[in-house]
Amino acid sequence: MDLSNKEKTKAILEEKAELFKSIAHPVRLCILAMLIKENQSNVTDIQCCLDVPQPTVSQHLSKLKSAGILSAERNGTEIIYKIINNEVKNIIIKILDI
Amino acid sequence: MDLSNKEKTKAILEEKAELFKSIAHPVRLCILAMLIKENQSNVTDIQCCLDVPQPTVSQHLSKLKSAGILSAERNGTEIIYKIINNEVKNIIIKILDI
DNA sequence: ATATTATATTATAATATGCTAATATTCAAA
DNA sequence: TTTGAATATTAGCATATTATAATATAATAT
Repeated sequence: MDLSNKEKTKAILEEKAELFKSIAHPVRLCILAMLIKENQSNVTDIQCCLDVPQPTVSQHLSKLKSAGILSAERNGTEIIYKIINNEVKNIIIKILDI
Repeated sequence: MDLSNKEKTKAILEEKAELFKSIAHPVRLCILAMLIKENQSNVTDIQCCLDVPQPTVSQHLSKLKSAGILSAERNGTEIIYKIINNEVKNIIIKILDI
């Protein structure tokens, strides 16, 4: 897997574009803003603060998780989400002026 | 136009999501990276460094411009593009490690 | 006037994204 | 061991995004 510089660059750009895509949605930005303020939260609390149906919240959380932005840890019946990507966290803090 | 806090927040989140969407593409990230390095450039030079057809470059430039990220200034037959949104510029610098 | 260079626009087709509705899973408590 | 609470998954549809191909515009030079 010895990529040339051009291919390396292309791969990096695609990876970073994916990262931006995964935060480029108002609901996902709102989830991230809440997780920054509260440090962590479960799905029910996130949903309350959001005014969208539960399956929709779960779908957005799933997208953020598979992008490597959130971690999920089960605690009984609830699942606790946290931000694990500090680069993304800092970008959100800056752009939303939190 | 007296928006409630909730509506204001929603509007801000939608606006910022749009901003992220407009940079969330490998070609557009590449254009921005080049403009950061070179400070400014025309379409032909951007295309050379990119390996995509000219109309595609123009379309992406157009998207970045209407998002308020780039300015365009005609100079004879060529058009010079520059980054005018410093928030975006700093985000790209940080995330692409330029 | 015409040709050339640089750039933009449009239409179309393929793909990706997001919402909704319905259903499934997982855990804990009774 | 069934019930309820919390969360996830799936399918289907509507909309948005992207690339391609063809064409158009704008400015300069001949």
